Amino acid sequence: MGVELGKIFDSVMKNSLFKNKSVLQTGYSPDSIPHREKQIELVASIMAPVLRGERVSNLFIYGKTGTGKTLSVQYVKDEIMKRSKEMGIEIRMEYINCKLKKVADTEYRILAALITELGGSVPATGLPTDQVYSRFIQLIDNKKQLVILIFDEIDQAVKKISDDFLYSLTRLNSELSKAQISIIGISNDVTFLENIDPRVRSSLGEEEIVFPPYNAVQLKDILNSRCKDAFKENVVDEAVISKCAAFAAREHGDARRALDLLRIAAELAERDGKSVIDEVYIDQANNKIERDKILAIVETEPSQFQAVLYSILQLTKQRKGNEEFYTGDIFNHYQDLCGKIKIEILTQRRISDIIAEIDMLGLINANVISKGRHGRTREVKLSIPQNLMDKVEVILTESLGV
DNA sequence: AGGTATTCACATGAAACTATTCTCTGAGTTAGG
DNA sequence: TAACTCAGAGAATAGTTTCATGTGAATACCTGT
Repeated sequence: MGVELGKIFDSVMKNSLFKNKSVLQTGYSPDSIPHREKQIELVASIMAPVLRGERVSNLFIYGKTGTGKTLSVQYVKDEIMKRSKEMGIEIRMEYINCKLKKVADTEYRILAALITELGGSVPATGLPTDQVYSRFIQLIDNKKQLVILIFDEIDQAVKKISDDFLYSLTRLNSELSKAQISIIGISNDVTFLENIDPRVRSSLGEEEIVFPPYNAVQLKDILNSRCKDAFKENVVDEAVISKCAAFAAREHGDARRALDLLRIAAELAERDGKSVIDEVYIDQANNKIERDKILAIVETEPSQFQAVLYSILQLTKQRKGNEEFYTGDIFNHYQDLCGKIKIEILTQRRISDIIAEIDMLGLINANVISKGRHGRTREVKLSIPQNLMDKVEVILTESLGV
C-alpha cells in the first residue's frame, strides 16, 4: 500500500502542471492589474490627500463580481500604507468584508471586527450595541489620525441590517474630536445607492467609481498574465485561454470565474496525467464548478430547507418534469413529508420564505405569477441539471432519514 | 361585445416571540489576615 | 477585607410565528346594443 501511494505522490510531484497554483486562487494579489489602470488612478487620486493629512471624500465603488474592485482597492490601500510609513504619517485603513457570515454580517459584528482590527477586543455577544460604538470611538479618537474604512459588499450588510447603520457611520465624524474617518463602500449592486436614505446617499457617494465588466479580450490578457507565473512552460495554449475567457465573458465578465475555470481545468488535466491542458477540460471544469456548488449547498442547508427541497424534487418526479407547480402543492407535500420523517411542520408563511431563499440559491426557478381567479402564487421549477438529480436525492434522503 | 367588480391564493411586510449564548453586576460566600 | 462564586438581568442573533395588508388577472356579473 505504502509503495503504491509513494508512486502516486511521486508522479504528482513530477507531472505537476503548476509552477505556483496560488496565483490562480482567490486572494492572490498580482503585481499588475490589467485594464483597471484608469480606475486605480481614480481611486488613488481620491485617496491621495490622506498623505497630506487631510480627510478624503467618502468613496463609493460599484461593479459586478469579478471586475477587480476589491483587488484595485486593496492595491491602492497597500501603496498608500507603504507611502505613509515612509513619510511617517498616522493613517489607518481597515478592510472589512460585510458578507462573511459570522464575522461581519450584522451591525454589532462589523463594529466588533473593526475593533479587533484596530487592536481592541469586544466579546462576541452580550454587550449593547451603543457600548460597542463608544468603544470604537474611544479606540479611534485616542490620537490624531486619519482612518479610512473599506466596506466590501456593503449592500449585503445594508440588506441584512438597515441603512441607519450607514447613517451612524457617516455621522461618526461629528463625534470624533481628534481623529477623522472616511468611508469606502464597495457594492456589487449598481442600484444600491438609489434605494437608500438620501442623506446617506449624498454623504457616502461624495465620489463614485464604476468598474465595468471585462470583455473577452481583456479577460484573455488577465489570464495570460497570470499563466506566466502559474504554469510551467507550454502547458496552456492560446485556444484554451480563449475558451476560458469566452466562458467567463458570458458570465458578465467575471475574472474570478475565468481564473477558477482555468485552475480547475488544470487540476483535472493533471489528475489525468496530461502534460497539456486540453480544451475539453474547460468544459469539464465548468461542469464541476456548477456541480460542486449545488452539492455543497444541498449538503449544508438546514433540514427544513432540505425538506422543502426534497418535496420539490418529489413533485418534479411526479409531474414528469413538465408541469410547473405552486407554493400550495409544495406546502402540502412538505406537510406529508414532515409527518413521515417526524420533524416539526413550519407555517406556510415560513415555507414561502424558504422557497424564495432556495430560489436565491439558484436551485429552483420561482416566479410570482397571478392565475387570476385562482389567486397569486409562485410558479416553481427545479433547476438542478438532470445528471445531478440522483446524487442530490441521495444526499437528501440520507440527511433527512426518509 | 365590452366594461367593471370580485375573488382567489398566496405574496409581502412588520412585529413579536423563543431559545441560545454571552456579558455584566451585585449579593452572598469564603478564606486569609 | 479582598477574592471568589453564582444567579439574575439584559443583549445579540437566528429562526420562527402571528397579524396585517397587498395584489394581478381570470372570471362572474352587468349593461346597453
